[in-house]
Amino acid sequence: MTTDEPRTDPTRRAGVRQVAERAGVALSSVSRVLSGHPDVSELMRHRVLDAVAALGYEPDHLAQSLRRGASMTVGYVVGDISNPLTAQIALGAETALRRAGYSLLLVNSTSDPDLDAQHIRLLRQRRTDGLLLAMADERHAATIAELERYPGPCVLVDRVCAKLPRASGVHSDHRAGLSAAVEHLYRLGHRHIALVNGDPRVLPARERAAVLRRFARGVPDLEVTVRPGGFTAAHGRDATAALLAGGAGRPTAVIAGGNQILPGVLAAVRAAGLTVPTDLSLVTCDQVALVEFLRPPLATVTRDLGDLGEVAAALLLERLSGRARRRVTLPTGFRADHSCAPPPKRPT
Amino acid sequence: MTTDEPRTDPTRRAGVRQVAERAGVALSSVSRVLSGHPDVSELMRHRVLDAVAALGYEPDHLAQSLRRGASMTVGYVVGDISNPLTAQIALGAETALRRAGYSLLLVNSTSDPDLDAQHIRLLRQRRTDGLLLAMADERHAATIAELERYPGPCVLVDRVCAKLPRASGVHSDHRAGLSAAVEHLYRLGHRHIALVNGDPRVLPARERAAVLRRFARGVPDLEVTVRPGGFTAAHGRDATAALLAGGAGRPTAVIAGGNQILPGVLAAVRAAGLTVPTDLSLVTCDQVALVEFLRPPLATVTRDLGDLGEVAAALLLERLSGRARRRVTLPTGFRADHSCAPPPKRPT
DNA sequence: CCATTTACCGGAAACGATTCCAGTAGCGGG
DNA sequence: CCCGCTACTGGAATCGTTTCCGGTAAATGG
Repeated sequence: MTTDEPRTDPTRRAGVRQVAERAGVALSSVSRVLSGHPDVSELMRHRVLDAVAALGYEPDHLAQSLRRGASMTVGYVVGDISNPLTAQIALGAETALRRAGYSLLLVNSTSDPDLDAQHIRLLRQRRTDGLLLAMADERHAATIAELERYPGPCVLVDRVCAKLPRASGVHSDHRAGLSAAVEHLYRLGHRHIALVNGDPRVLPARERAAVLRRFARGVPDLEVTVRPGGFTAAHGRDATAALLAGGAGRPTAVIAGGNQILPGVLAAVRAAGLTVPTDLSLVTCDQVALVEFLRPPLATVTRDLGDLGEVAAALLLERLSGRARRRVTLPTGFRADHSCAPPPKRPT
Repeated sequence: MTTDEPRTDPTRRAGVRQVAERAGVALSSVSRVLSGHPDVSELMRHRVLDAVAALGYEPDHLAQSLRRGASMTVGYVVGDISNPLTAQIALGAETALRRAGYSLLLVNSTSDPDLDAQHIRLLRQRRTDGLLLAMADERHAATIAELERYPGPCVLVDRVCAKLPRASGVHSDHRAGLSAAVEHLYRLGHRHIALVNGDPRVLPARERAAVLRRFARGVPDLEVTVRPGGFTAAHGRDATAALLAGGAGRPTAVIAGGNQILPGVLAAVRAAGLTVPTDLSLVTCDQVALVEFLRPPLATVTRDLGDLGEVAAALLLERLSGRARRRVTLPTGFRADHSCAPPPKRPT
């Protein structure tokens, strides 16, 4: 027979209070048992645990967070989660963080720097313990300001920002892979290579542009064209169309500077009625589903995005456990394929 | 030097307490001003707002959640966020939810039903106000049990579960699009159509299989084969290889039952040395990047995944604002393309 | 001029946990 | 016999808010 408890609302879930009452001990003892404090007798442990089981007690994570001053939550600010690249990074990060007991609060900025800043502020108010960040503009003043006010550690993923010396960071070695690609094209005989690039406000685009420019300086007979713009199919299409309309001066090889840009490039190439690689060589950045089934299969600058996410999570966890900030660079590679061939003979 | 003044630690961020102190008013008044309570004089409003501005006060979302009993957070349990389909849904949902003031807690189950259940429990402890759920197995007992214990509203996305009458749901009308595809193939002359299907523990796979079986029953001279398995490229490859090895009895058209399966199907077709559509017609489910640039471009069962996410969010918001649960079905379409052609003549 | 409303404000009790601080009891040692 | 030590336990403060409740003063009405 259960003792009739005076005002124990059974619809409401049990708290430490109810557990204590039922076990006939103090609240503090319940808490001690549950948190594994050494000062508990075997008898106490059993009484409490029994009551916990009987009531189906579950701790309230919110109250714990408030009291302990740690929410066991990290924010992930991302430009566009629907981008498979971003999503792969997110997977790696979420898995690693969850393993360490953290949950991931995801916010999407639609690549709008102002939204980035707003989101950082939101995540501060939500008391996230740390931040993973792939901002849309590494130099955006409001974003940097909010980041400086953010009290917890922060990891930039595939981004760098000199004004944030406090932040850890992980990024791919974009130069290595793309350099290999350009070299490959040069060896095949290409003397005019174009890069349909993304937005230079972020690291990957700047690094890729830098590679082309460095080659242009170092190799006198190589002409390069860089077309910066947004990481969008529309930009890919328009920029490529413009390049291909260049008549005799047009490039013989085009590099798509990102998976979002690639479909646009392909569309423009198709619209121009050119065949790859006979009329034009093609390279893309970042392995994405189906790239290897295009005809011809596309040469690709590759990297492991799951790694990127995992390392980002690891760096954040390091800082959360008091260790120092770090910067990590991950390798990239280049997979040559049938989309690259010697350039067509120029009509002299 | 012991001052019994209330210790005002300047390193610590200001709370309502500090604001009240500085403005020379009571805590309750600060709260009233900030929450727009009618009982505030103009003078009070200004004094408080000035103090807020001076101290840079920001409310603590955690404490608010605890006190108000609403965390303004919803959980999203997902099999694999790195799947672009899932990611697109997530984008739609996050955008709609954020507009309504909610944040999204993302958890990944790697399509493991047990993890699904664990995650639901975690999200309950974290006091999320509601749940978006695309479970790995609609009939998994532990998952259903946890879901029944979950106190808030819940929306199944692209899933159904008869045992959960409380849940809202949104799913695509998978039958419509796939029926159109099968009809198209039949009209072209195909009499043996195979579906390399996903895991029948979830709605989309079951619906797709149902379409094939219904046709088989209704159209006597049509043979169908369904190969269920995981939503993986490996299954796509193996199942397709087995089908194509079937000699004279092999299907003349293959449908890839999901974007994850497609690369495997393509690999097997390529390995078998067959050309599409001369030797084999191909259809895939779900528009995904680059599908239209395959050679030949793939006929596709289409749907709008952003919509799916947005509607899921809308259904959840409805329930959160006290309205009744609802089930919504979204349309699918079929885009015929060059990957479908009449079957090769059979050697008689 | 008194009664009643109106408009506003402050105090204190929640929300559900953790943790510090005393206090009690048992026990061995000097 | 008393002291100090160990092993444990209960009470109360605290985290940062919201909200109920009672109270005061001015304004209104008759």
